[in-house]
Amino acid sequence: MLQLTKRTEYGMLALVHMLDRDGEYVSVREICERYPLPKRTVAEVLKDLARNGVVESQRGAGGGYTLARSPDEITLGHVVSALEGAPALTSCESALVLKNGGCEVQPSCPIRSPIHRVRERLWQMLEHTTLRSLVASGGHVPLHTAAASAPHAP
Amino acid sequence: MLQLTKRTEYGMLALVHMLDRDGEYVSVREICERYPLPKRTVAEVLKDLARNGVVESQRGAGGGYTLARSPDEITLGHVVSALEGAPALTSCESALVLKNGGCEVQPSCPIRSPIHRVRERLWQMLEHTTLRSLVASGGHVPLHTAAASAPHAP
DNA sequence: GCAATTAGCACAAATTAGATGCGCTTTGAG
DNA sequence: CTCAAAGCGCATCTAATTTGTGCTAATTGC
Ligand code: SF4
Ligand code: SF4
Repeated sequence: MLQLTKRTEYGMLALVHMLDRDGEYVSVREICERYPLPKRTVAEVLKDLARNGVVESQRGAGGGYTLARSPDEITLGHVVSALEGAPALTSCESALVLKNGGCEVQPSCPIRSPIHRVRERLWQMLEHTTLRSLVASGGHVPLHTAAASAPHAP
Repeated sequence: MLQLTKRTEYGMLALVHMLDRDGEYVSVREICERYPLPKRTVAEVLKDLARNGVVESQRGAGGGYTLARSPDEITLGHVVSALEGAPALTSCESALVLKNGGCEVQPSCPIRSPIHRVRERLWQMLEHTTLRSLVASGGHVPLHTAAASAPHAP
């Protein structure tokens, strides 16, 4: 299906929150207090992002995750790539099919190369969608502003 | 996942074959003789394409399917839309989630609107990829030429 | 009449994604 | 030094989605 996974969504939300908390380490708990997401799954997602160098982790009390790079350098492409693997529009581009001997049609496939080009462009779109451009273009209200109406403020 | 379904692939292959057989009715059997695809599933796919007006069907002996419109008017977008439903990058755009009460995050979602724009552009890409542009830009060898036992294009 | 071929609907099998269980390691606070 | 907060790793279970079949009916040309 032509749809992002929930994991990717969780990842983006987490990253946005980290951007709000500029530079500080934020815990999974904190993220899930802000957004109603399944804690454990978000934790798995963050781990994957850490493994892929999108975020940095700090263990122990007071630890958590923080952006490993500038919000201008982190792109939707990085997140998708880290959480779903490189996008492969056709089956023959996905590693899964290759293990099963590959596609039977491939030798005479008329759509393969053209669809590769489509994927190429899609990929470029994702790579050009930076984390900053996300928050900049949306109706996003930064944390402290929102927290003004919230009961607790550290 | 950011990937086209096999059904979409089957559909595109079938359409390309129909384009080759310009105007004639081609049966599912014939398509599966040309490409090694699961016959019954391809049949289901073609039925869906017919319901959505992408191809025309003719029942009975000598019947089959043929393009319902010009190859310039049939797009990847049509096929995807007919076989996978309109692409919904985020969960909140998909009808499935709406039935379950929608997304909890939505009221304060910072990524919703920006990602909608990404989907918009993706959708445009698909709509601008016509069937003709597919065969025109690939290394596709039309049917009769290939049947003339030419292992390589000149 | 008969064989070829699509239509319709349901269902089982396979694959993928989502969510948890559980124990271990690290680290700052007290 | 102790302890609670956090992350790490891996296995596993469940739910959702996709893919492939079964079966029967309706058409159509010869
Ligand atoms: S070779 Fe063609 S048919 Fe086979 S997976 Fe690739 S695109 Fe699809
Ligand atoms: S509202 Fe935000 S979090 Fe919820 S589904 Fe839409 S994009 Fe994802």
